[in-house]
Amino acid sequence: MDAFFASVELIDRPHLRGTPVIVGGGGRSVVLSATYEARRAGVHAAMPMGRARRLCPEAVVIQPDHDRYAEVSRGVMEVFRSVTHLVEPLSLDEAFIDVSGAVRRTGTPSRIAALIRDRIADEQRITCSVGIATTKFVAKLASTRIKPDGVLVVPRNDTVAFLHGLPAGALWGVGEKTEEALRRLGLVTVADIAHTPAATLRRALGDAVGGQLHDLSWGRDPRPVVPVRPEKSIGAEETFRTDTDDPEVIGRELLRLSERVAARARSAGLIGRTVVIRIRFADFTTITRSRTLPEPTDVARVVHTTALGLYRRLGLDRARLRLVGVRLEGLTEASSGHHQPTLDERPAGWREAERAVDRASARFGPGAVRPASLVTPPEDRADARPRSPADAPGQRRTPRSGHAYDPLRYQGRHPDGREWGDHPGGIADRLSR
DNA sequence: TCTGGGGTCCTCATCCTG
DNA sequence: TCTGCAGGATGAGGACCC
Repeated sequence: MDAFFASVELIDRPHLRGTPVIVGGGGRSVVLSATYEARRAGVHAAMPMGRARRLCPEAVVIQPDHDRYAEVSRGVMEVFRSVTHLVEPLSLDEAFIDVSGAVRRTGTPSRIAALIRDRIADEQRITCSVGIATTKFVAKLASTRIKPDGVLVVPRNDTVAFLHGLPAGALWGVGEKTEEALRRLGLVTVADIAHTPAATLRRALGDAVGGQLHDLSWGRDPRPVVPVRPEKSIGAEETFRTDTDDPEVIGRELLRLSERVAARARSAGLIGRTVVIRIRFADFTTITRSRTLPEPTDVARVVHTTALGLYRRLGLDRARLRLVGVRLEGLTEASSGHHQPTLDERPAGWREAERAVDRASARFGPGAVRPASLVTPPEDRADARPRSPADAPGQRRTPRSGHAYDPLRYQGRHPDGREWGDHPGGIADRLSR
């Protein structure tokens, strides 16, 4: 899709067509998408919002609506799958489609591209660009070259000529750092890379990257289109509105992220063995710490305890943090997990409590039941005006519920509006009732 | 000017085990 | 019992992608 998020926003705002529009959040966020009019002013994805606003002050800024993008994405993917089941989504707005088996039934690849573009324009009211080639990598490059709203066919015999005219940075896997390393070797175009011995590239860039770049520079890319790729990790991270050194705020954030990660794992039917925390300091340096558990889990309580342990082991002495993140790796199917019970284990523990919370959330909405330490009283919510400097976002806040940072307590909201607090042992039972 | 959030893959060091 | 070695697991960091 072309400028996907921005294009989706313009569906319901036709009066903004032809004008610069930027999709992005406030505060310390970055540009998620921008119309081509905004791009002409130098705005691009991943650019800090502050800078984007300065570059293009006349642009209309729209807050992202991910549910809406996911909905349009589903429609787009359905169009792809009506051609063939060999569709490999790369993100919400992009996919590889292996049409080799659909040619006899539907027509040439160009005909299929036209069909797809027409249907997406009709049904979703957005435009897209299509690259057609004999490998995934060249098809992707072709679609990028022809954006917006175009089709580019790179026949097999023209592949090398097409590639060799491109800058080195066009190759998949060549970012800022690798481009600089290549420049130091005097390699600035794909042709330069192609005519460098693979062994030289391997020495300079490592076995995997060096070998791959050499292959790609000659159009060799044996990767097939794989419709379903199993998830390798699930994570959540968030940047504080202002940097913080308050261990209580950080602990609560780790809890919130652990809850989110574990809930997603449970809903995907996955369990993970390695818990990774990510810490970004005020100066933007970033570290990770991880621990592999004796057995995989999807229990927020376990993820959080592990994450908190990793954080505490760092012994940060009031260092100011910009971001914290939690990730669960080494995922396997929950149904394949063999749990080793212990002699002192309770019949209903955290897993049951959290599954009950999942059911409550499904019934009464997300956040209907959550750890008491994460309950934000109305006057502390983001939409409330700060009453004093101490209430400023990102500063230490003690929930009014009276529970200082205590992940053991859960707090629920009864459908009639009453609130109650509880410990995990009773929560599953109470919710079941 | 001040840098998000979701991921994957690769490399290297270290430790453990047979 | 000790030593050397190979290979796997783990942990950390970095680069890259959308």
